[in-house]
Amino acid sequence: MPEGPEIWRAAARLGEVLDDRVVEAVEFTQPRLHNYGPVLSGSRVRRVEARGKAVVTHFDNGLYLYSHNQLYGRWYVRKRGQLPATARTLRAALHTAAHSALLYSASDIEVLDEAGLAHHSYLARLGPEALAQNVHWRDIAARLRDPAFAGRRLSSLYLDQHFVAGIGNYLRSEILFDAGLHPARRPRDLGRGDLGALARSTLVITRRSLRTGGVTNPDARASKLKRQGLSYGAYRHAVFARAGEPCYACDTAIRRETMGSRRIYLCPTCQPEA
DNA sequence: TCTTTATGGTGAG
DNA sequence: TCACCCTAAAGAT
Repeated sequence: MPEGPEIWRAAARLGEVLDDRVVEAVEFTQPRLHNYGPVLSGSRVRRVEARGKAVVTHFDNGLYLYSHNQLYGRWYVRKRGQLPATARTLRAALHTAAHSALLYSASDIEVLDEAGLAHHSYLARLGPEALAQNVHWRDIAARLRDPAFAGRRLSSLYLDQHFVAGIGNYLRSEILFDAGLHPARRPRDLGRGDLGALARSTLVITRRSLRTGGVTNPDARASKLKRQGLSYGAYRHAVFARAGEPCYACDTAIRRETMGSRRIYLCPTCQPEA
């Protein structure tokens, strides 16, 4: 399940077994990709990279495997020849001497050359990576002040991969709650303090999710809720998917709304409209 | 068995 | 903003 943190974790796991290894066999199950199997077989993987919510695998023969999981794709890593117990549809398989990297369900798969990678419609549009080490919260603040973005609602900005790459629907809700900002607000109407808080929350929440495996609640709160016996699904987020439940900060019932054709969750007290 | 939802994305108007 | 694409799983009937 794929926002930036999930994709980065998947790419890191793939890198552990594919980086610098020869892929002895490569298979694609979609007829339009059949011919690429033999083309990639025998090449060596240079590295596996997450870009936004896509995974790009670099081969030493100048080709790249692009895959986007959308809502449903999933990578598995197994010992070579072993398959996960799943009813999903296998779409791509990369076999090294020791391991198999298996992509299920995803339909957005492409094999690209250098030029194809450089001009790819999704990749070319990505803004700065929220999870990249060299991105500072001041970079995000500058992005928020950019006239191209400053007039738009936060609800729209935080789903736009050109604004910041790697953020999706749960991070949108969690970041805006953490910053105490209503999703209908616009950067140009925010003061210096709010802008700074939002920029920091953008990186803090996204990076926390990467570190924890999807938990956006602060560590102390998450542990406390866990000790109370709540399941992973119930303790991981502050507002996302918690409609009707009490806000951890003020007890107000969390509200669920639809913005940009996606569900968004917010605390009407902690995130006032203006 | 049918319908809806989902942590995503595109293109037309 | 909306219709639509994609696949899997949950929910409704």
